[in-house]
Amino acid sequence: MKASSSKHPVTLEDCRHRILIVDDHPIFRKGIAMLLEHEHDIIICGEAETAAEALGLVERHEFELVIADISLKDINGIELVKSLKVLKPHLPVLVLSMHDESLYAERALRAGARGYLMKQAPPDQVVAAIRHVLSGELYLSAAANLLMLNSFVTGRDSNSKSSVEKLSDRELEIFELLGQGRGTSMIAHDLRLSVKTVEAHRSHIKTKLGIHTAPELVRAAVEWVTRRTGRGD
Amino acid sequence: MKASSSKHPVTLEDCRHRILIVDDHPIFRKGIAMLLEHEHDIIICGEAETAAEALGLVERHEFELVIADISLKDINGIELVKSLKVLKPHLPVLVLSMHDESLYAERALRAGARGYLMKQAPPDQVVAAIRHVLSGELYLSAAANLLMLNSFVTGRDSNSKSSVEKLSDRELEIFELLGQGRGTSMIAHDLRLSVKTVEAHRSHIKTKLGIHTAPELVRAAVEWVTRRTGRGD
DNA sequence: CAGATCCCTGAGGGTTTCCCTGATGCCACG
DNA sequence: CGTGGCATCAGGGAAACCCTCAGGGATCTG
Repeated sequence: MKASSSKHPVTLEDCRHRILIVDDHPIFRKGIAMLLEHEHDIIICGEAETAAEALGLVERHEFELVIADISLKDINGIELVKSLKVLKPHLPVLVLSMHDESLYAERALRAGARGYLMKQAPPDQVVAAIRHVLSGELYLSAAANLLMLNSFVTGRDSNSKSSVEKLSDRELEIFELLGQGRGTSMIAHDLRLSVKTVEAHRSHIKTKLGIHTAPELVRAAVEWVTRRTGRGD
Repeated sequence: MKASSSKHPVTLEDCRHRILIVDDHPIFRKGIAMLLEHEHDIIICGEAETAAEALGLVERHEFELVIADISLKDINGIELVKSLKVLKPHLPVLVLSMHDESLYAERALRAGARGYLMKQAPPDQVVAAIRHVLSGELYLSAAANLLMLNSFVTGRDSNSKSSVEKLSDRELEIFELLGQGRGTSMIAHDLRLSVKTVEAHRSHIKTKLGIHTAPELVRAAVEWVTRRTGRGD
């Protein structure tokens, strides 16, 4: 719970767009700050490392935009977007993720985000995205745009790409935790769910992925996670 | 020391520590830059998105420190460290990764890095790490330090990750099957053993590997198997 | 608008696995 | 001959697994 301060002057905020950054990497938050240093009509007046922290800040202060990462410590960034939508339906959220667009862009928008951008994006694109979202527009990177169009053309969201994409948000979240070696009761505790619910999700995941046994499920999850975060070993 | 005849446009570099940043996230590079903005004896005079780019820059210019990420587009950051060691054996490298220390810290140091730090680390720790490495010292985060000590204490020369080698033949056999997603009863059937025996072996494996839960065991097994079969490291 | 479908959340209850505590031979080492 | 690691199992209580079912909510569809 860090205060909404830093070295930023918080006095003249009336005329500036107030932004909250949610990311568990301090250096990355610094990067965003530097990016917006010379945008004098924009001010970063809040930083949060976890979703819980972010929700607390949003409750107590007024922001015009939230920039959120997908990978947070406590809960999934997608879930954070949903929670924010409940708390402040009109507060726009720009999702910045280091992951590929293909998996999370659509989920983020469905959850209520107003934009999706990869962290690999060049700085001017990031600024552009922020301005777009601030002005009420939607922002998607070129790649994400293409994907959206594709899923419009081909049919509904039922694109059968890697079959992991058939998982619902909740299922994917649990799948990731499984891949990190978390047990059922651990996951239930993390997500504040009943063990029974987690079991049900596991069962659904197995069905969707065509897996028949528990160890196979864990194996699939571990391999998926290491492949996604790996990118090298 | 090579000849200092580089025709660099920067004028005041003689008295400052010249740093090269290698990371495929522009915003993250900005973050580092902002972090060092007020460290007047340090100057960032190079940025690279890929390992190839970084090697090119190192060949053409003189740096006193390279800050490198693990996850790059073209090759692994560890490989970059090795290549840098060949090119400039005395150029220190600080590895900054978003991954847990346990996975890469040891590999990074083995490859010749002079420090390892997670991106989650607070800014002052990052600055401290940079200064340590610049002054010729090694820098490890507390967690990484602990891991190193552990691997010194437990296994002498062989790395602690290969404490898999402490497993007996039978245990290793079962460990491999676990890594293929086989369940306890399946393994018992495969090996024509009692389920109880397999359970005993599992228990012993957990003890030897310092693992406390069943899902963690499966995860370790899966990762070990995929690493063995994936590429011979 | 009514129905269908999916998602999220859980309960009930039977089966399996997990995990700890032994216990039995076997074999090697000092 | 004792000690200790290895491989093989049993018992039993706790936990996880797995299937079925079900209500409430959101979304799509005719």
